[in-house]
Amino acid sequence: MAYDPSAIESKWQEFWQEHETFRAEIDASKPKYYVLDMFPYPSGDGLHVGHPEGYTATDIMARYKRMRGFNVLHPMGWDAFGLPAEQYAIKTGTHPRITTGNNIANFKRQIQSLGFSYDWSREIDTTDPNYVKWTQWIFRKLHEHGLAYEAEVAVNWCPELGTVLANEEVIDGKSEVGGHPVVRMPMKQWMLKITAYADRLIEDLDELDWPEPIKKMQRDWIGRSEGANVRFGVDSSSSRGEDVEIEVFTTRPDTLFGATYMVLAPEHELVASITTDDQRAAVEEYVERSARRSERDRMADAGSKTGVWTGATASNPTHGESIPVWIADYVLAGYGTGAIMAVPGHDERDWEFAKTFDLPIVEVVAGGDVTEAAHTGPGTATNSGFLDGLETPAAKSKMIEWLESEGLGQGTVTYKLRDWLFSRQRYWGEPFPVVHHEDGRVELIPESELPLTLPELEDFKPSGEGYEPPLARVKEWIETTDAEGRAVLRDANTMPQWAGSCWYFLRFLDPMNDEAPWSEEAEKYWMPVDLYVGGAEHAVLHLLYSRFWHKVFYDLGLVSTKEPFQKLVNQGMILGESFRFYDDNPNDDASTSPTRFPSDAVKETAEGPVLKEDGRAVKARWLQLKDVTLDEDRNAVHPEDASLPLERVVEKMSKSRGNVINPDDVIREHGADSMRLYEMFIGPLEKSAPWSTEGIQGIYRFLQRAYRLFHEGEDEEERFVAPADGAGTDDQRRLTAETVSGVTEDLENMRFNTAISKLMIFARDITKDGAVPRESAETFVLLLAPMAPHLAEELWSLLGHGESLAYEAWPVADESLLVADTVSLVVQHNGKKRGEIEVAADADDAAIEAAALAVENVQKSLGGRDPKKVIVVPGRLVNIVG
RNA sequence: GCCGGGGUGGCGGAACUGGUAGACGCAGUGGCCUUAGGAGCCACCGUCCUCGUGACGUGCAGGUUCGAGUCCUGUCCCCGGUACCA
Repeated sequence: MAYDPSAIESKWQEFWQEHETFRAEIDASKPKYYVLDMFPYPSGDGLHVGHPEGYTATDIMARYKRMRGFNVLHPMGWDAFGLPAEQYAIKTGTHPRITTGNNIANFKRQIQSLGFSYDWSREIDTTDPNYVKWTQWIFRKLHEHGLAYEAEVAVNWCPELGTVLANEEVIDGKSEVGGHPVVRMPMKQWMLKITAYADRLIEDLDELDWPEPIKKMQRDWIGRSEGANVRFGVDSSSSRGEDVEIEVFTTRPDTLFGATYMVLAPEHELVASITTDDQRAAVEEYVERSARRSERDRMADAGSKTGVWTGATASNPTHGESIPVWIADYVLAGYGTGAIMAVPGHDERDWEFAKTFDLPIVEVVAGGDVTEAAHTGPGTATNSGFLDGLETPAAKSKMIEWLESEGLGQGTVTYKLRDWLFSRQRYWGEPFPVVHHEDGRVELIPESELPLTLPELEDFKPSGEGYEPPLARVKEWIETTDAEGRAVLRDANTMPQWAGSCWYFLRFLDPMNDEAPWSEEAEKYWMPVDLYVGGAEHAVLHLLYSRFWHKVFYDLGLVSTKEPFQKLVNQGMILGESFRFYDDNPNDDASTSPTRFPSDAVKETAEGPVLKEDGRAVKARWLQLKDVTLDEDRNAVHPEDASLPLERVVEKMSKSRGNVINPDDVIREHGADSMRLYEMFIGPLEKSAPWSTEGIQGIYRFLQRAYRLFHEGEDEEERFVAPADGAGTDDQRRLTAETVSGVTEDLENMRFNTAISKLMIFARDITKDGAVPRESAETFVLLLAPMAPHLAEELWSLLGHGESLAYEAWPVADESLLVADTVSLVVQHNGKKRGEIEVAADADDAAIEAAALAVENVQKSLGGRDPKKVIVVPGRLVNIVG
């Protein structure tokens, strides 16, 4: 019971801080290693056990690489702008700066209590004016290079709350807070031209050491598709003699002969002008209905197609036949040209639409049966005039050639990716460093006036007048003058939270720089980030936005690498465990005594859980492991009713489930080293796994055992015992070498769980034949150091070293000890194990074969037959076939 | 639906390129130590039986192979993402 993590851990945390052990400086004589965590938003709830999982992994790598002679940059900071602090301000009047400051202090305390080796001198906070200054400086650069522009874009305006809401604050077309109606309103907004980088954002993924699924998600999000734009002339009878053309985008120009009708998005600008008088009422009703329908509604009946004929027809340019022009909400206004040519024979959606409205279906690609289903795959062109007989790829290019020569269209590339909506109607964000002139001109404010800071507010409630951001109310801030003394207005929008997180990894290189966002020297030395660890929820947006900015910086000569993050690892989620049952008191009525039901008596419905038996509404209840009773079969049952089985559920930690684990509690009880080790031990980093309150016991026992390798006696009698001099017995030397080799390989591959199990085996077996020899003891302490740094430092100092082990050289295994003189081989007959033999490591196949055939069981199994074949797998086994 | 990940003991998980399935840990069982043990140490711990250097066993059904958790075909289930992208 002598191992006392709390004393050891605070001692070493103070030591590291006092000695600035982890301060990183540029040192050209050493290779660098930049290991980065996705910095957190410091929420009011504090750290949960999920955060430290990634942080522990990066810390182990940072400490390991230091011992391997790398100059390691390992910083931490705060992504501190964000909605929760502003919402809290609206509710309580507390300035977001105060809330943010408190939350940062709490996060920092918690993170530091885990003993991570961050260089705290580089701590940054995206809300700090010295940081905001450079975020605004970057916006100036983007604007100067034509990558920032203003456009009218719809926002979620909630008249009741008098504020603009983020998509995530809108649920089912109503505000998350209060359930008030939300309408889409156009508003002038800042946009960033990320689409200009679409191709490079796809291409450069190839060079990155990222998980394939993440790369794929990015490629799909950008959604490059090659095809053609084709112009269809609207028949003059329906366009009142005017020359009206509808341009469509298609990825299958080869199917143009099979276009039997066209569809416009209800929002398409030509809808009103081409609609004929007798169809006008129906079209207008449909347009209005689509506009009213929420995203959710549209999604709900994605299977069934709706639409209305506009009364107009257009001419299919290939054969000149008239085809009807419809409107339907399965065509999206925002993708391609907002209009399609419908080829029902070869597109599933068009096929369904044609079936619904009895439109003609023509086969133009052989290989399917278009009367049964759309044939969407490739095939030979048919019924297609000059394309007949061509395979799909050839038909595509021939059609594009024809369209271009006839002036009817051209080959083109379309992306799903849209430009990035970069303004928010919020207070707690970076103000835009621009002024608006009366004549509508926009001017950047001079660099010397940065940072442009937020005005102080007394009241953070939205103005409620018009759909204006809170800053619009602050007349004395909004109304200002330019250098020539003309009256101008500041921009009332602020930047999104992404702005700060798009470039923070560059500021870490040189956080105190007043002259530039970062110095060329620091950038050249430290970039790119060698290892970036964070949650998969940022797979697309954060990583895509930062890559975009980084490419802009690259083009401007501000950085030397095309990509910011060389290797990316997504950590899994730490899940919570709880035990579920139901009761028939869905309204939490305290006066009734509810009946409890097991999970298998309940089914989920759209309205919530109900009893299978009679459909009564019930409500789920959760119990924690410590509160449940285990019956004799070790099944969890309700503590007050042993006949009620409980369902074990493992899911995301959340307050409502009561399954949240607070790191402070874990550290108090078992120490930071146990917490670190446990998070690494429960499974591979990339995988999600449940936190188990018992499981950490095993880790704690292991650390105690490690401590006891160096101590004897109990309580007051306890004292340090120096290890025996020398290298110990052959077995001890071999075990030590094997541990070094195994742990090293595991750490290189970030397989922390198996590295820990190897250390456990060492601690269990090293004293099997005598006291721990000094060489093994020191090696073990060094191997333990990246993962359990506090205990390792303590033991290292007890072993008589005056300095921190943070920069000690990583142990090297004595290779000669890793090769055994004899090996034990499994002997199989027809693939079934029949015995084992011990042979010299360098025995030849003939000798091995003879030894294997001599095994009594093998002979018995062979039953006198001669073996047909003998397979010898060196170092593994012998398989006798016959 | 589509895309991605995954199904191995009571539980978390090991098993590198096909080569002894279940390392390590939790929980459990037995023993030792002890005034006591919620400490520590040792042993056992997939299923079945005829208790053996026995049979079966990695979601399910097939296949390839001397040999399959690992490769192939089909199929079921779970988790995550996404939502008619022409």
